Amino acid sequence: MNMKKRLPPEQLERVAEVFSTLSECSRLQLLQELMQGPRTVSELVEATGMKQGNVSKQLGILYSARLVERTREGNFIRYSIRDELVIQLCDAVCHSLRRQALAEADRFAS
Amino acid sequence: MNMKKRLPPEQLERVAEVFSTLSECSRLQLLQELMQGPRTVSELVEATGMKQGNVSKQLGILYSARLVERTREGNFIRYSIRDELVIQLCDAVCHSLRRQALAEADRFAS
DNA sequence: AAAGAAAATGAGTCGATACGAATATGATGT
DNA sequence: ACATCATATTCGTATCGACTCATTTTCTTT
Repeated sequence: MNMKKRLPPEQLERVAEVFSTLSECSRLQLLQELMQGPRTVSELVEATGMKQGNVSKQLGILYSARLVERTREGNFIRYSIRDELVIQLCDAVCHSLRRQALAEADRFAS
Repeated sequence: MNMKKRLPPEQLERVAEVFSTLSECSRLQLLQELMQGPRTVSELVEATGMKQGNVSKQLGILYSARLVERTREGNFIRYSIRDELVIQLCDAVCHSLRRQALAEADRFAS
């Protein structure tokens, strides 16, 4: 966000959309699987326990957001992480949550 | 997210909540203002054009998410960025969007 | 061409939430 | 105590999106 300058509304909207895409557990779960390596839809259905229709739909959303890419392999479609951004963002959030938890723990120390 | 290991559902939920907090233009707008420095609610109302009630509400959400902090100053309440995470995340997204835009531009080059 | 497998799409339901308007809370000064 | 200003909260409405189920599309194989 450049931090020093304010973004025009249109760009702000784009930023919000990225965060929105990552704001759902089901999609984060899918991304987590994809971080292990490329996966077909069936594999993701199997791994997450989500319904096929829902998996397809959420993958579609991740795809529209350009966070994942897909290639057809015969009857299957294999999805994979497209943008490193996903990993950076999730890492940053995890670090922050960890920091907070540690800080909280410190309150109990002498 | 550690990238190598899958998070348990509860932690995934926490991560999703952080992203969810950042998924609204109004809140990003407020954060942008706060990146310039601490601001009172009135100043934020003035700067963003949002209604006072809404500003308070969205600030409350940012506060609950521990992304901002607040201190009373007489009749006013001054908000400020609490977690560097906000800046890191927004920066990362902006860089990614910029990269994408540049890549798009390249398609028109010879 | 037909059958079957994999993935995508559409309709419908339901819960979540953003926003505005009005009201409540809380601090300050007289 | 009262009036006033800054902030928070409540309520109602409208919108959005996740999910399920059913159906359709797309590709492969025979």
